[in-house]
Amino acid sequence: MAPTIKHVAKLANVSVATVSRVINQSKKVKQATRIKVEQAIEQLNFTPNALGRNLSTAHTKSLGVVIPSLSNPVFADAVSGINQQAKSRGYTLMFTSTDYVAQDELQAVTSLLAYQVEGIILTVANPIDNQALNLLIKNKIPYVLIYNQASDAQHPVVTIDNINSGGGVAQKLLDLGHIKLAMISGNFAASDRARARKQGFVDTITSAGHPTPLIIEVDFIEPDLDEILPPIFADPFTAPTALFCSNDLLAISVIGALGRMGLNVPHDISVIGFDGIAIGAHLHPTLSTVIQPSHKMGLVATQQLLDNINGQDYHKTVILPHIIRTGESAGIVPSVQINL
Amino acid sequence: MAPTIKHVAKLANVSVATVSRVINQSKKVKQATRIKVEQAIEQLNFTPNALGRNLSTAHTKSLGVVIPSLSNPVFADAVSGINQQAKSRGYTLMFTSTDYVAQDELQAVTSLLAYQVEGIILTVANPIDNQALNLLIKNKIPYVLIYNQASDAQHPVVTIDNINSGGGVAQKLLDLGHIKLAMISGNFAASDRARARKQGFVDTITSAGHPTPLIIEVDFIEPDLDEILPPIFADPFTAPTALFCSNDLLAISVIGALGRMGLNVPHDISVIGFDGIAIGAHLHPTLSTVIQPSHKMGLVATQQLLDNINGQDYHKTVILPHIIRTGESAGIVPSVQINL
DNA sequence: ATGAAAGCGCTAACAG
DNA sequence: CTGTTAGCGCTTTCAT
Repeated sequence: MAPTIKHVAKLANVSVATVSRVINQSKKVKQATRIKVEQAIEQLNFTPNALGRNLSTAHTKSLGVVIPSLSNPVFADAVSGINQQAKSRGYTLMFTSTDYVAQDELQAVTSLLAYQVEGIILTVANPIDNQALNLLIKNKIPYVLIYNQASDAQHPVVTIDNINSGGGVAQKLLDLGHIKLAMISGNFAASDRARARKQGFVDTITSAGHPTPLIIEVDFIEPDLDEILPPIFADPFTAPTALFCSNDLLAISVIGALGRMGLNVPHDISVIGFDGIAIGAHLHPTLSTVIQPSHKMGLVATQQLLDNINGQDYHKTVILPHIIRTGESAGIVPSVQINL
Repeated sequence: MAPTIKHVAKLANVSVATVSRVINQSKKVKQATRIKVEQAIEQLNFTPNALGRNLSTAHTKSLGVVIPSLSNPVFADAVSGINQQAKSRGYTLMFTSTDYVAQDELQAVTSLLAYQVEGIILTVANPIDNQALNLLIKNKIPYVLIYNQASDAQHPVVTIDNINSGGGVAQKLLDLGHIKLAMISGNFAASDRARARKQGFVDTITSAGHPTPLIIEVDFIEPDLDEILPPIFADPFTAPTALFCSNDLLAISVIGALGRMGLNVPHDISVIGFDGIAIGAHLHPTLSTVIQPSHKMGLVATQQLLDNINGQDYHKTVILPHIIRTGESAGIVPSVQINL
């Protein structure tokens, strides 16, 4: 049995209250007794049981994290930022990934609540009328969304402007002379940001008077691109000359699949991704993409959350700036190139 | 104030014991009372407080995870496997990354112990005489190492054979005709597996009668390769023709830096990485590397740990198979190529 | 400065 | 089948 505060008290010949005071650095303990207690603690190799403390104080110094996947560096980087900030403020993290299963969100949050986390940072499939979020609200547990689209300021969120950035991608492609555009995305149902990016992308294109781009929806986990892509490029007259991918991981796979189809990027077709994962800059061709500040997003979200928890001022909505990185994977439209 | 078991009991006109029985699916409750209680629970929107239960049962259903970094997909994948297995067994995860700061290991484990996790999965800088590990042993907390070198079966570990795989890389390079070899690695002090890989690499080379390869140690977080690499290739007579990188992320950066130096991989120099991160297969050139089954490692480690916790049989040491992937980044030695 | 005791939310004998 | 009660380990008044 692990030693408890009682064992320490007995060994040091003091009351448990005094031991508690020593543990909690209370100033109101005589130097002599403090030393006595510290020696007993040392001797018994005593570590305070946080459960007892937490139950007593109703204050766990822990935060929950719920994200769709760790396999995407974008989320891993955010968790890294969360970890850094939480650690520096003395908070512990309880972590779950849902693997893009929306139903798991509720279960994850329920579990986190049972463990009495003081707040939760999450990315959900869809914040609108979301069960997990409703539960959080009902229980008055502070939370902040990351990555999710900022919807009507309904929820505290730290994110980027997905609509605007999707539009930026479209504009960039149009500027390069592309007209036959397409977007390929993970399940829209599993990602409100993908939907927002699509919206910005499509709106910008149609506003410019061009036809609505082709939208291709694929599975988040294992898209079978070798099956999906060829038909799209079967007819050279309708085949898109540029492809916007809803995330970098997908873009990288797409470039690979196009290669297997004999299509060269960017010579035959341009590809732009989204996320700005570090590795994109090392690829060949280097990946054109929208960089979101993932690490910072996690960091800022944690700051906001902790400020909220501690009753300090915080911003309900934080939109971090994104950067469109011009890589080699997006170039001028093939026909124009030929005319040069 | 969140409702407690007492509130539910009062509303349902039963004792707290009965409520507890309902919550815990005990069969010994009459159908009628069960329904009464469930309605009260529903009505009050009651969620059991795990702290109370945990304190009472001395059983938290939670596991700790301590890894060096989430920025490396290798660890993210392992955590993904851990998460999957833990979730399916009803365990919650408490997570910390140390960012390669060895001193943080002890602090992380101490904190996890305070929260009474039932077991811990970790990757440490050096398992030999490791403070965090000693603490775990002293407190009799089950744990299992992942990635770490299996050292004298001192610690339960799920890993690959780093020495053998390092040797495999050397052999492959020798087979390709390379003789002037070098290894570039993150701080050896922060990674026992890097040391093991080096050992296998060096031993195989010297055993084959070749000179000891050049060993270059760089920072794990931000190696300044543009500074470090050029001098090594200044003299074409001593410059290595093949480079073994201790991990894929490093290998990718190295290939980038070599490119900026005007050196082409694999034409001018071969590069082999280590880890087998998914993206390596999509690079150009595709990355030659040693694939470790990261997801599975996390999965198996969690299985082992839970089996241990639940008093079932488990294997103290599990060596998972690795695969050397032949990618385009490693080719035959330049001089040989010229002679063709 | 220190101790006694109540209580945090829940479980687990033990009765009945 | 259900209720009573004694903790689990710790904090926190309230006395002393």
